This record gives sequence, C-alpha cells and structure tokens, in this order.
Amino acid sequence: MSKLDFKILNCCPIFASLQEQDKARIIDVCNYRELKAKELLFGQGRAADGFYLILSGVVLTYRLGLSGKEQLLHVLGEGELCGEVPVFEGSVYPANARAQGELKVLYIPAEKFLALALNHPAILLGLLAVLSKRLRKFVSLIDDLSLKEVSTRLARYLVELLEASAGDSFELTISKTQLAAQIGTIAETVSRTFARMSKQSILTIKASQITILDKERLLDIAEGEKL
Amino acid sequence: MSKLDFKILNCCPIFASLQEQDKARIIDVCNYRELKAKELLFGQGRAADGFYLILSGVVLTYRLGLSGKEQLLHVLGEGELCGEVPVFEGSVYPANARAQGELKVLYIPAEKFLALALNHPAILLGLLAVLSKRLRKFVSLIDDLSLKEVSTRLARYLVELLEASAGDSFELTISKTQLAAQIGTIAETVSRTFARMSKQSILTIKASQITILDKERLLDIAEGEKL
DNA sequence: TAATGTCTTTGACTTAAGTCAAGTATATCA
DNA sequence: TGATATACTTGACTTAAGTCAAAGACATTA
Repeated sequence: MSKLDFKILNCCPIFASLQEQDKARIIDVCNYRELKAKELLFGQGRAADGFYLILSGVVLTYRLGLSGKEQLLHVLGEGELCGEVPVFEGSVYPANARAQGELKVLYIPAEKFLALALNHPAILLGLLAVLSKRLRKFVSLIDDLSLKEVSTRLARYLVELLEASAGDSFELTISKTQLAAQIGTIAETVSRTFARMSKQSILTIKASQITILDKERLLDIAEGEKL
Repeated sequence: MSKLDFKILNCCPIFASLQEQDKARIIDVCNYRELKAKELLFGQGRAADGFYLILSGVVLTYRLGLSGKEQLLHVLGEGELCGEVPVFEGSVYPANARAQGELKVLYIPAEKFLALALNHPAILLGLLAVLSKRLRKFVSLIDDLSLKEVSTRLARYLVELLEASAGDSFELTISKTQLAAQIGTIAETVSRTFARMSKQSILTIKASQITILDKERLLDIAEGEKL
C-alpha cells in the first residue's frame, strides 16, 4: 500500500478543521484497511482500542437475535465514523459492523487520537455532535419500535426518502430485506405492507423504484393512521 | 433562594475535576429550579439553550405514543445530566422529561458552558463518556424491543436488579406501570408475566418486594428461553 | 446457456401481546 | 375516618405480525 495522503481526512467533517500537520500526524498512526463485500469489520463484544473512519463504501451496524434475525442500527457512509463508542466508554464494541459492498476504512487508534483531540477541543465537540445525532436517531427508532405499527414505520421511512429526493419518485438504496431489518420487522411483512399500499394506490413499486401517488395519505399513515 | 455553593457540582463526576474558581463560574450563570412531583421539566420538540444537572430527585425521560402509551428512555438520578443532546446537535429536546418525585435541578446555559468546556477538554471527554453510555443502553433497548419477547425483557430487567442487590431479594424502585413502559410493554402484560413466573416458582412477588427462587431459570429466560 | 443462490412475494397458520372491561387492592387527601 | 383516585390483577377477546412453506423473480457465475 502506498503512503496515505492526509487530504483523505477532509472527507470527514470532524477532522476537516485540523491543520495539515495535525492531519498528517493522525495519518501516521492509522492503519488502512480494505474489506470485501459482506466482510465483518468488527463484532459485538470485541475489545476495541480504536475506531474507524469510512473512506469509501457503506458500513452496516446491527444486532443479532437468537434466531439470526438482524436489527440494523446504522447505515454509515463515506466520511462517517464507526465504532467510536468504546473509545470513550466501556471498551468493547456494542454491535456488529459489516461492509455492505467494497469498503475502505482507516483505523484510528484511540490513544493517539485522544492525545491529539485533547489539544483540539473542536474535535471533541464534533464528536459530541455525532453521538448526539445518533442518540436522537435511536430515540426515534425506539419509539417506532415500541409505539408504532409496521405500516407507520414503513411510511415514515418512505417519507424520509421522499423528502430527500427531488420529485415524487425515488430508489431504495438497500434491499427490502435490509429495509425490514432497519425498521424492526421481517421481509415478508414489508412485502405485504408494500402490497397493501400498492393496492390502495398510495404508491407503485417496481423492483427498487418507488413512486408516491398519494403523498397526503402516506403522511397520514406516517402520523399513525390505519393503512 | 439563597446563593448556591459551588460544592454541589461535586455530585456530578463531569464537573468534579474542575478547580473551585471554575465551578464557581458555572454556578454563577446557572439557574436553580425546584419541581413538584410529576411536573414537566421539558417537553419533546421544545427549543433548548441549555441542559440540566440533577441535584436531588429522579427524572424520567420518555416518548409518548398516539394513544398515550409511554416508552421510558431513562431513569436519571442525582449527579446525572439531562437534556444535553440539543446542546451539541439539533437544538430541540428529543424527548419529554418529568420529575418523578420532588426534584431539584440546576439549569446550565449552553453558551456559557461551552465557553468553559472548550478550555477544559476533560469535561468534554466526560460528556462523550456519558453519551456513549446512553448509546450503549439504547442499543440494548433496541435489540430488546425488536428481537426479544416480553418475558425475556422482564427477566433481563430482573437479573440486572438482582446483580445490583446483595441477596436474592430486592425491591422495585419504580411502579409496575413504569416498569412496563421501560421494557416497552403495558402493565397488564407485566402483571401476567409476573403471575406466570410466580406460578413456576421462579420468584415470589409481594407489592414491590421480589425474591428470586430459581436464579438459573431466570437467567435462562433472560437468554431467550421460553417461559 | 444452464445452474446456483439470493431476494421477493404470497398463502395458510399460529401466537404473543394488545384492548376492553370488571373487580380488587392500595394510596392519598380532605 | 371515609372518599376518591390511582395502581394492579384477571378474564375474554382481537389482531398485528411472526413462522413455515412454496413458488417466482432476479442476479451471478461456471
């Protein structure tokens, strides 16, 4: 592997504000890693002495049920951090993380990182923002799981995608099985729910291409109305 | 209200390491607040420009379902922080917070706090640890809610209490209705689950006093075995 | 192209857990 | 003390969503 350029740190908001020499100092102590699709980045419970910065590709973090059912926690992309919790508390990874496709990451050792970060409080603030955002997301997932039905959760998920897209049509970026795992259910239930929405002309779905026909209704369902 | 002594900050691990003058500086810009039982500390979605330190009493944070069902997120006690997420990200409280009994809190304005914290990175590290711990707890709650049944969740809850107590007997610190809200179910289901455990001589329950008779079995159920 | 495997859909069935309702117990307060 | 509210328990019923199984769609590779 050729020597890494410190510029790759610019893909990450947290490090972007650092001076060049500090970036170079981080890069010096990091390990570059490439993973193939579906390869495990780390497993739940494993001892950790560092965390990962995603250079390219997508990482899924998830928990595993007894029967093998997966609950997705995060879908993380380029420039995002992964596995930072044990750096600050507890020392083992709380969940599993796996490469979705080809993945390139930088492993940042906790000790060296902390030494640097203590002199750059802005980095720590950036991390606090990252963790806060995750907490917020988890709160929303928790109340979905405990207070809402699957049709509501699916509708909310679709509304999010819809608002992130230009028109009233968009593409699913993950498989339906993964979508199911993300909203805390199984593929069959997602399939049936899509079928019902389709029958009621709320949307059309062809492979992973979704077009919303009745946004009003979708919003109502996302608010808790019966499908 | 009489002037506050900076020593009250010692109840909070995050501030304990500060020098006296810094503690005094924080206290100067804080507001002291007393709440009666069941009073709302803050509501979900409300704009925030600061957070709370609990001086005495207990705070429940929770989300509300359409039908009024509550999902408890945290039970926070003396020395713990509450409502810190919007300080670092997003600016509104992600959940509701209510005083369980009588409550005394210190309101810490974000701006003043950040100014001080930037010069004391140890505070920021402390906060990162707090948030990390919450993330860990949420991960565990999420996988409970999505992957485990109620009997498993209740058993896990009881195992935690059991391990925190001396003998094989302990007291519930919250009502059974609140217990239900915490593990993501309703009072009736908790009641029935206790009844089944009782019938199988796994435990005895008298008011809020619980005695574990068959720890082995309880652990098995916590691991996912059928009740 | 065939073959293999994964993803998706659909149907029939089961079940855990929620709702509703009634009754009991417990606590609180005037 | 009695009265009112709140918490808890139990039974009967309903239902959302999971399991199991089979078949079709789609993609990947030999």
